[in-house]
Amino acid sequence: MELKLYDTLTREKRVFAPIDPDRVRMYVCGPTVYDFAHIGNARPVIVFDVLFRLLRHIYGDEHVTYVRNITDVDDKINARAAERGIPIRELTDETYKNFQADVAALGCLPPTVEPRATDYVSNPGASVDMIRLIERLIKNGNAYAAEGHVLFDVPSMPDYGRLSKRALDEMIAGARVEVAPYKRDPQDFVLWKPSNPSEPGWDSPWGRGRPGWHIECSAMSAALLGETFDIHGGGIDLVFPHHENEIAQSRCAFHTDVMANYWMHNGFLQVEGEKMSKSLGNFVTIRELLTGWRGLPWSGDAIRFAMLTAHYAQPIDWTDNRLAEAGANLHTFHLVGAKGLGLTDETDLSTLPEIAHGRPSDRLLQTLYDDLNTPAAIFTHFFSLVREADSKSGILETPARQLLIDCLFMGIDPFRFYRTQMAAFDTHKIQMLIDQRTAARKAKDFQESDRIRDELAAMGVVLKDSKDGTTWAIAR
RNA sequence: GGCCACGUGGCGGAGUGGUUACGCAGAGGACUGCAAAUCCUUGCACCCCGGUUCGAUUCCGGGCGUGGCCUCCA
Repeated sequence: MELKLYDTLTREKRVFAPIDPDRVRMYVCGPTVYDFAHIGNARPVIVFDVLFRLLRHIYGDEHVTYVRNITDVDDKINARAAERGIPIRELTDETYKNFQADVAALGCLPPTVEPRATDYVSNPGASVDMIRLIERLIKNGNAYAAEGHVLFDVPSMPDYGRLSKRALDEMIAGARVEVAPYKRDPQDFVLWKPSNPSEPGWDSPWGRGRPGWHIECSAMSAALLGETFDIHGGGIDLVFPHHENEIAQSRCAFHTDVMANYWMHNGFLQVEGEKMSKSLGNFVTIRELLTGWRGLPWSGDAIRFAMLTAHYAQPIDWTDNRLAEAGANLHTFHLVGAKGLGLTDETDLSTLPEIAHGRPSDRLLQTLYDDLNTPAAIFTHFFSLVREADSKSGILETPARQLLIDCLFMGIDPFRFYRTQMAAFDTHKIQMLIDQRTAARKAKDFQESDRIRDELAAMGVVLKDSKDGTTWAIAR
């Protein structure tokens, strides 16, 4: 079995081979920390977490370095801090902490390193920082200083545009690039720009200023992973200009042929068929989903499950229906696991080593090795285990155990789903109502028993009557 | 206009050169006081036109359609 990944640069699915077989290096563009992360931000975090887990399985936990940066210098941040009347650092610290808590709830492992951009503007302890990188680019003839700015000289790089397959002249035709008087060429982009006294700034050879929008990733990836590394990931919207410019900066600074060997991009997310935007009122944050969305808090496992039912490179339409289906399916998986292994509903799977550290099935690995085919893993593989587990004599232990192992391997925990989702329910009150309904039914007061059933339904509870009594479940 | 991706049953979404994935919804039945609950059964598909082939939903070409990017958005 070989891991194959689609590479945006070469437009082909290739067998993955790390440059250094002993150390796999991956860099993924992280959040700009000025507000709660939305569900679109969650996608790359979840997708590359699955890849991180898979790489750790193949190469060993200690042999994979995953860097996800934190952008904590940005004009949006400055504006938001001013708006709220708080120091920039307070805003970025608070937002960063919220982000970490949110993605942890989504079952994402912390990356190996989460560097902050402000720590790498000037960093004598690192092999390279932004200011030194810009100096190299000027020295190499790929950048020039003008009016307190430093700009990357795009025409100085003959094969600029390979990632997004844009020829230089085509982009000029686009003509929507900002035309500043200090630019030699309209498509030159900013590496450094001056700051006024109210803006954050660092001393540099070009005066007090702050870095441009792309240089941080070139500096931090080089400092933490090296001049050339294995995988660079992010959202597809970053292909141009962000990643194109990163490539230009890094390759010209270090005189390398490639910046990363595999460029992976997740598709865009829409909400209920429309582009997510604040003006359309369909903006969904991770925090809102976790704390209460349409009257019900959602487990991070359900959100993660829903996200992985689409292939990472495909566009995904984020709908309430998709989330509800994910919840219903996790409910099934929980039931199969609990019955098959004789576990109580509230069992913490992380305390069961044979589950938490069990061997993922070859079928799951084979599916994920094919460019992270998570929808096939869920719809084909997981459900086939559910069917295997379902026998006339009850739920079979072996496939039920494998289902839980394989779910956990993908960072999805049906039991954690059950626990966190169940926390939203007042179980005592529900049981009391069920008892009242049972009594009413015995007394043939069906009007009352139906009223209670409706009341429970309004709470998101469905009843299951059987000869042995009534149980309940989370409504779909 | 340029670049890219994608078009599978009511919806979501895999997969395959010839043998109905799966989930939800729908239909029928069982159970039930009744049920939206539970259980069983079940109907429904591969955008269009060419080509390659014994045979294409699957490969190739063209067309049409949808979406994304080209604006410091993941």
